Amino acid sequence: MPQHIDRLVRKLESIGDLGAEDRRVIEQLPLRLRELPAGADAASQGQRPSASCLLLDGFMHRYKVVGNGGRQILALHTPGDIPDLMSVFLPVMDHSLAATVDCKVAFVEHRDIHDAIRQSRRLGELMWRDTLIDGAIFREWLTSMGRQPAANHLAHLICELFLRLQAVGLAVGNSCTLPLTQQVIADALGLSQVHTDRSLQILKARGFIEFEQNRLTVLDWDRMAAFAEFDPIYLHFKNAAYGRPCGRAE
Amino acid sequence: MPQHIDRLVRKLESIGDLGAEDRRVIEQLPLRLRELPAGADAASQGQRPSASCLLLDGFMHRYKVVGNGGRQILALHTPGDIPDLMSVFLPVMDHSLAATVDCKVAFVEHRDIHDAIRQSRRLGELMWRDTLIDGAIFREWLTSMGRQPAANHLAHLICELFLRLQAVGLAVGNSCTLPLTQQVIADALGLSQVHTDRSLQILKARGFIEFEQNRLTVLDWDRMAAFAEFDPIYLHFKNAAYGRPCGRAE
DNA sequence: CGTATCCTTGAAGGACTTCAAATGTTGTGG
DNA sequence: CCACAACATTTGAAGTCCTTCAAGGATACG
Repeated sequence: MPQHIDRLVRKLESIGDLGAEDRRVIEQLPLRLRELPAGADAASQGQRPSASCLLLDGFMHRYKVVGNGGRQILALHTPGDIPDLMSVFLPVMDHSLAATVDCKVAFVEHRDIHDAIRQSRRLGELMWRDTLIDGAIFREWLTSMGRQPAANHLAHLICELFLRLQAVGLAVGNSCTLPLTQQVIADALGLSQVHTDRSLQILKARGFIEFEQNRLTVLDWDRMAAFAEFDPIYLHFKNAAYGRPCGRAE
Repeated sequence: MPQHIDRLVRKLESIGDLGAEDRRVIEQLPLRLRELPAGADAASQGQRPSASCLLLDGFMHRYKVVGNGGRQILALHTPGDIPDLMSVFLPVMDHSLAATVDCKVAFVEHRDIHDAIRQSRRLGELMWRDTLIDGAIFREWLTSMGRQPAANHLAHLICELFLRLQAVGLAVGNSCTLPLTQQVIADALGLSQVHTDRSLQILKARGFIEFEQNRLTVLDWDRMAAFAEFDPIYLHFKNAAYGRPCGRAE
């Protein structure tokens, strides 16, 4: 199997089942490989892209900009994701997609995605399911943003990112690479960078996490998940084996 | 055409095209008609419903409850919507669906929806598109919630609801029935009821709206839309004719 | 080694919450 | 048609969480 497609297959298999035939259809998708420098847009609000973007390596985010210059980050994406899959059926982008750090991506023409869906009903349904999970994550973010204090909301985001990275094999034991600045996290949480810093300090002081040099280590999953009121049901993983990456810190 | 299905057809035609054949498939969907009293759940978090709920008359909302007893409303639904369409491919409900006021609904078995999608590719794609627009609305709410002050956020919600009601023929001129209490609006905005009241007063004082006895009248769409930074692109209507229901108040 | 970026800290101010009570509205039975 | 109960809205006042502004300290990179 081509190395590039491996993460996509792994991602899809974390949320549903693929047959040999479906995998073959995926492997035959024509890809346009690209490198995106940090900060570059892969798609911009108002555009009508003819292709979607498969993230192979790095982190991406989707965002909107508001009148006063503020930025709201809507989603954070990990390798294996197709962040703008929705543009296959929603041709006009209502937000932008950007590389959070230097990224490797592959563009897939909408035409080819249509063909793939036509060849494999199951693959089409799995892609639909993927976009539905995308929506489920928005709902969870809305809830945390509307009804949770900053530190709990931050803890919730960290729980989610850790599980999603684990699902595609990017978490080793209780730690993972997480190259997000406080400003990026702040824009995802709807907070200021200053308050994000203070919230991070709370999580560190409580012994939930270490987070330095872009490396996140979860020291006490259970207490952090309780603090965040984190329930992974909304990620709709195929097997609920995820959700307990490590025990208490000794 | 059966009266019940009319609003669904109208809703779908506001976001895409239906052929005669697609309409026939819709009309033949077996429906279980029900009346739901205000406050009743049509589906609850954790459940695995075997049917989805088509709203025929009234208002519904989707929500999550958090630990301290707070409620976050994730979406407000108008007649013609299938609020839990996603449960066709996400079998476990990650949130609850309830009647905001007394409602008429029709339950449609997932099995029958699957059959309909198999009979009409176009209908399947339109339903996928509908769930994608559902997600687009979450993104917009996330942005307003994270980066807009309360009054602007409230104005944004009112703009959205008015256009969506207009799209299914439930707004006459510049006014519509909107039977939402301040508590419901507050839970949708992530605010307290008290602050929601004060924000409503701002919109009234500025001459943007009247809102009394469950009747909303838009007095100055242009200034309110500007205040809210409202751009209807995210609703992905088929024709962009919507978005200007009335001129300035004289 | 200097520059740019990111993180940390303090202090003042603002937006929103909570609590509590008064006022208004709706529906129901006498 | 009035009285009453239940519910919804309005108002005031005190307190909290978060923001903004501003400056200093780290860390990375050419």
